[in-house]
Amino acid sequence: MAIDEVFKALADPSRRRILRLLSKGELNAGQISQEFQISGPSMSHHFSVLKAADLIVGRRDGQQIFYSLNTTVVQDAMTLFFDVFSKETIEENSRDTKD
Amino acid sequence: MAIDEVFKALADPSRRRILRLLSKGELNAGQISQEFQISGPSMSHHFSVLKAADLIVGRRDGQQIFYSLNTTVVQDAMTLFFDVFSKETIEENSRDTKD
DNA sequence: AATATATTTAGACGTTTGGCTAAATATCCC
DNA sequence: GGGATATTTAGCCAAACGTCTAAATATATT
Repeated sequence: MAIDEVFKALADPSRRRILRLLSKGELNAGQISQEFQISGPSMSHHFSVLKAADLIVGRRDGQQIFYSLNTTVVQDAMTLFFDVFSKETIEENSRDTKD
Repeated sequence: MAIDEVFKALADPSRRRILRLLSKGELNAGQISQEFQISGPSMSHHFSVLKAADLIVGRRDGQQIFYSLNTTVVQDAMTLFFDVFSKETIEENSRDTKD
């Protein structure tokens, strides 16, 4: 999993809201977009960022694409989050962010 | 606490590494900077972003400024993080990210 | 096959970000 | 006070970001 992409995905408030919406159950792109005053293409971009971070998955059903939380990765994301503040040296993390 | 600033602060890998360093105990600006191949002024900028998010606090001791984790806010940050994926509607969050 | 609907891709544009150097500020020590 | 050290502030620049519109793609309907 790409640490960096997870945190970047979470940096945008719209994307966090998308995640909260999806936490209640799967929704298609149009249903999600309705909740925002943002153009379809821009929403699509947000979906792709969340997909790149592996936080959501999409499945096509006819004309629509239904998105849902990738729950296993959400678990991992929480671990990552804790690691940011953890006293132990986490090799995986240290390596990723080494200069 | 400014939700948005916390997540933006965490979006940068160097800043996450600063937090991990500080999780082991307080350090002054110079000690932290030594760990990075980034100029002093750029490091100072990172400190100010972390301070703005209230994730760290600085105290002056002579010529040096010692930074440490703002542990209470770190707790809050974890809550925020969980809320991103929570099924319940969190009013505080929803308001912040409303379009 | 033609049309309508849902979504993504491509490309442009203004803003924000993270880096730099140079200069300013604060403290210490002689 | 004057010089050295630690850190921040100011201003610049290139790259990344979030948004948009227009065009492309995929599926459904007639």
